[in-house]
Amino acid sequence: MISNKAKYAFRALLAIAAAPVGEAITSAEIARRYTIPHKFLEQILLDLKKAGILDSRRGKSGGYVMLRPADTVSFGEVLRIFEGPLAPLPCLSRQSYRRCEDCVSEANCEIRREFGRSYDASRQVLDARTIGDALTNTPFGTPLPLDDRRAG
Amino acid sequence: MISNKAKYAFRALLAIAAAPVGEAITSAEIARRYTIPHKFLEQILLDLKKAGILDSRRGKSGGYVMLRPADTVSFGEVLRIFEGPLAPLPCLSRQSYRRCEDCVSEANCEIRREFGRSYDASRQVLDARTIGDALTNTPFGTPLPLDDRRAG
DNA sequence: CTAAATGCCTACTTACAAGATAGGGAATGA
DNA sequence: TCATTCCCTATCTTGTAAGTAGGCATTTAG
Repeated sequence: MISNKAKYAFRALLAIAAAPVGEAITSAEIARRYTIPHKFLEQILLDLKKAGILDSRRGKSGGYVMLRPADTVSFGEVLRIFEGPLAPLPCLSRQSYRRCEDCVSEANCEIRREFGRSYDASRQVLDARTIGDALTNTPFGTPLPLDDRRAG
Repeated sequence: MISNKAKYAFRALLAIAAAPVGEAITSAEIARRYTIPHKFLEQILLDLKKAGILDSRRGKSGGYVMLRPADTVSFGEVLRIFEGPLAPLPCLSRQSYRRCEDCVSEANCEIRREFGRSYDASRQVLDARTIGDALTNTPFGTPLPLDDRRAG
């Protein structure tokens, strides 16, 4: 199961990306719409801003807007911000590889091999599908700019 | 990341399944071979026994053997024993479905739709590949008896 | 100019689960 | 009969999720 934090982040991103261009959405509005604890959501939006995904304006008529286009923000990228590496085993993560402590031979590890298959399959979806796709029903398979095809 | 508990379970199952037929492997032997805390491993093996996957003999020359053939025990089944539902969202689990609390419309939920894709992809691997496959390098795609194609 | 609205930042709390550790009971076979 | 093995339950420690809380900083409408 993904964390509430991540799920709230997706709710927020989808709401912000769906807004008319240039129109900022406040954290209070999102919190109200999805019954998310407001202060908790604020932290999440802040994380998304620090990650370079959102931009914000303060004061009256402030709020959040997309910094990058929604179709360059993949589900995998967002998930990694809040959950860390998505790999089922440390030895399968490309971003933060770590050898398993009880590992005898990585090359011959059946567990690694089988979970590698599974991880590949799910990563292929998560890193390919974007917030923009999700909103516009872009058919699955549409390629992404290379920069956004990172692994975790 | 999967839990240590689950990983240890796979180590143990693979070791037991790889042993000559009828030959029991002790928990101590597995613990030693993979540097797994012995008492911790005992609990895990007990869980696998209660799940009907392993059988055991006590006393001298005791140990564990497979109760069911290794090629009927899928990675997904084992994982569910130790991790609970594998679904990334409660509303995607077939075994223990739960509506998301912040859900407005399940049918129109973009998060559910996208994670559904990803989950399908990984489940297809985890529920198809078995301990037996992993040991014998059975090519991916070999079908399983229907009983073992359960979802979580 | 100022006050309300909004985002920004940090500290804290609470509940639960992972990952063991510990101790002993029960069966088995040499 | 006793060493060996599995069986069962309780306890501990640590970390993290999920949220609460309080206040500062910035912007802009009035």
